Amino acid sequence: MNESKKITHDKVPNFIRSIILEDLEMGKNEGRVHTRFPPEPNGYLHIGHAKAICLNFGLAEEFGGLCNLRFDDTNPIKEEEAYIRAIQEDVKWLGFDWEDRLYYASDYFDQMADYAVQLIRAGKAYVDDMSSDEIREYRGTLKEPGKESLYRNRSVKENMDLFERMRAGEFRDGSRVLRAKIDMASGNLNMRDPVMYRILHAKHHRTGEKWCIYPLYDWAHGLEDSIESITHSICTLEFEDHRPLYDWFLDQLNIFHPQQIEFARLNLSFTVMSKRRLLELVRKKVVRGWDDPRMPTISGLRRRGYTPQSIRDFCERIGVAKRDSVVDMALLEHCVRNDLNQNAPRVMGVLHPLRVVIKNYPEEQVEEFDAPYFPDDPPRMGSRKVPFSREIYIEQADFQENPSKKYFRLAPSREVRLRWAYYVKCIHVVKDDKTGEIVEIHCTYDPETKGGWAPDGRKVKGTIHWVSASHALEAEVHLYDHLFAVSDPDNAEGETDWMSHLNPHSLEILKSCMVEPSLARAEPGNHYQFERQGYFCVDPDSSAEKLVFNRTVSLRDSWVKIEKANQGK
RNA sequence: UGGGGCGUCGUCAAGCGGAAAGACACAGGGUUUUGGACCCUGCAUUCGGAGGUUCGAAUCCUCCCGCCCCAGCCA
Repeated sequence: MNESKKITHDKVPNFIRSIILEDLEMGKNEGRVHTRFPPEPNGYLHIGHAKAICLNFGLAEEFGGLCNLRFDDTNPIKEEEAYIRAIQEDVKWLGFDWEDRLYYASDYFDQMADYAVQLIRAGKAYVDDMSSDEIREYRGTLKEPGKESLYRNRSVKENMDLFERMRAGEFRDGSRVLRAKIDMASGNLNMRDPVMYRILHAKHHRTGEKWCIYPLYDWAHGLEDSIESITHSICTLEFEDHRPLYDWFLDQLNIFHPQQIEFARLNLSFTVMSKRRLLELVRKKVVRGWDDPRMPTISGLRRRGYTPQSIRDFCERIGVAKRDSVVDMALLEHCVRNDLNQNAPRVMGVLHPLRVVIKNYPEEQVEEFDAPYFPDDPPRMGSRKVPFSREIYIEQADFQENPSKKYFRLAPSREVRLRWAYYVKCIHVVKDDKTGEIVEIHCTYDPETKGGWAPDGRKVKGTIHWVSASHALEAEVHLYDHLFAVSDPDNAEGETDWMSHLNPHSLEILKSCMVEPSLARAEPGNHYQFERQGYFCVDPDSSAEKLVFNRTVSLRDSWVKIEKANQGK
C-alpha cells in the first residue's frame, strides 16, 4: 500500500487554525484552547455534525486543549432523553472522548437567572406584556426600524417583581417575556430588544417541574460558553450576526468572553442535511428510521457500513472555510473505499445467482481451496476454506450469450478462471422453453488448472467469483443508492418541493443471494469486500438463521463505462 | 443608502504582494488470479467583472456584478 494513500495525512490548513495559532502566539487565554460541541438533543447527529465534532475535538487535541460535550437543552418541548443517548453513542463511535466534561445547559439555569436579575437591576432588561404578534409587529422589518414596546420603560422594581412572578409560575404561557433593552432601531434585528426568557409550563427532561420559564438560545448560548471558559466558540455561519448580541450580554455582565468563530456548514450532494427535513423523512416513513442506511446521519452511515476512520478522513479532506458549498458525495464514497480497501477481508458472494453445472466434475466430489482474506497481503489474516463442487453459482452478469465488445467473462465456448479454483469453459446454455430465459450453464473444467494457473501457460482474460451451490448460505442483501435523484434537492429546478426529488430506487432488496459458507460466522457490524462487487456490512438485524448484508458502496467499476460506450454505438 | 457574510478548476480547497498546492471527479496509458487495488500522464497563462496602486496583484485600493443568512416567545 502506498504511504501517501494512507488515511493519516497532513492537516489541511484552515482559517480557524490560523486564528488559534495567532491567539497562542499572543498569549491569549494563558495559552489555553478549550472548545465544545453543543448539540441540541432534538434529533440525531448527521455528517454535518461530524464535521463540527471533528473540528472541535480535533482542534482541542491538536493544541493540547480540551473539548466539552454539552447538550443545549433549553427547549423542553422539542428535546428528548433518547436523543441524548444516541448523540453520546455517535460521538463516542466517531472516536472522541469528552472524559468527565459532559455538561447540560440546564445545569446553568440558576446561574442564568441570576445573570438576568443583574441585567434587570442595571436597567438593561425588562418584562414585556405584549403578545408575540405585537412583538413581531413592533420589531419592524429588514429595512425599517422597530418601535419601542409600551412596557419598555418599567421601573427596575416592577421588572424585578414581574420577573420573580414569571419564575414563580403566576402567569400563563406566552403572556409575558423578559427582554434585553438594547436598540429597536438597530440594522441588526438581533439587537432589537431580543427575548431572553419565555414562559413555558413544560416538564424538562432533566430539571423536571422546577422551571416554568426557559432561556432562549441567544441569551443562553454565550453564557454557557462563558461559564465553561470556552476559548474558541466555533459555530456555523448563520450565527454570525448574533455575535454582536452575545458580545453585548457578556460585556454587560462583565464575564469571561469566549471568541466566536463561524464556518460554513456541510452540504452533501444527493441528500438533505437539515434536522427538520431528516425528521420529516423519519416521520413520514420515507426511510425506516434515523439509522436507515440511506440517511446521512451518523447512525445511518454506521449501519450502512461507513467506518469512523473514513468519516474523520472525509471531514479532514473537505476543509473548513466560510463559503457555502456542496461537497460531492463521491468524495465520501472515496473515503470509505479507501479505508475498507485496506481493512475489509475479501470473501465471495453471488448477488444474482446463475447455476453452473461442471459436467466433467465428479458428482459427489468436494474440494476445499484456501483463499486468503487479503490477496494482496496473504499473511495478514490468513485464509479460509472455500468448498468447490460440481454445481456452483456465478453472477448472472458474468455470462453473456452474445458477448459484447471487450467483454471478457464467460460466454459460449469461452474459458474463464473461477477465483481460487479452476478454469472452466462454457459448453452449453440451458434456457426456459417458454420465456427463453437462461436458467443454467453447462461447463467443463480443466483439472490441470487447480488453483487458477494453467501448466501450459495459457491465459484467460476473466476471473469471476462463485460459490458452491450445495454449500452456499442464502442471504438477503440490501443495495443502496442516493436518497435523492438530484444533486441538490433543496434547490432543484421547478416549483416542486424537495420530497418530490426522492430517488425511487434508493433501496433494492435482494432476497436470495448466495454467499460462501465462511460467512456463517459473520457478526453484525463486520465489514467485507465481496470480491468484484463492493463493500458490505452485516446488518444489526442479521442472524445465523437469516443473514442480512448492507452494501456500503460498490467497487469502482470501469466495465460500466465500457458498457455504456458499447450501448452508445 | 437595513445589517452581516461569501465569490480561486466540474466539486471541495490552499494561497495573506514575487508571480495558481492538493484532493475528489474526469480522460488516457501501465500493471493485475478482484474490469478492484496499485503506478504513470493530462486537466485554471488564470483567480466574479472593470478600473487603479506597484518593477510585480488571486493577494492592496475603488466601483460594479452575483450568491447566502437575518423580521421564532426555535436552535
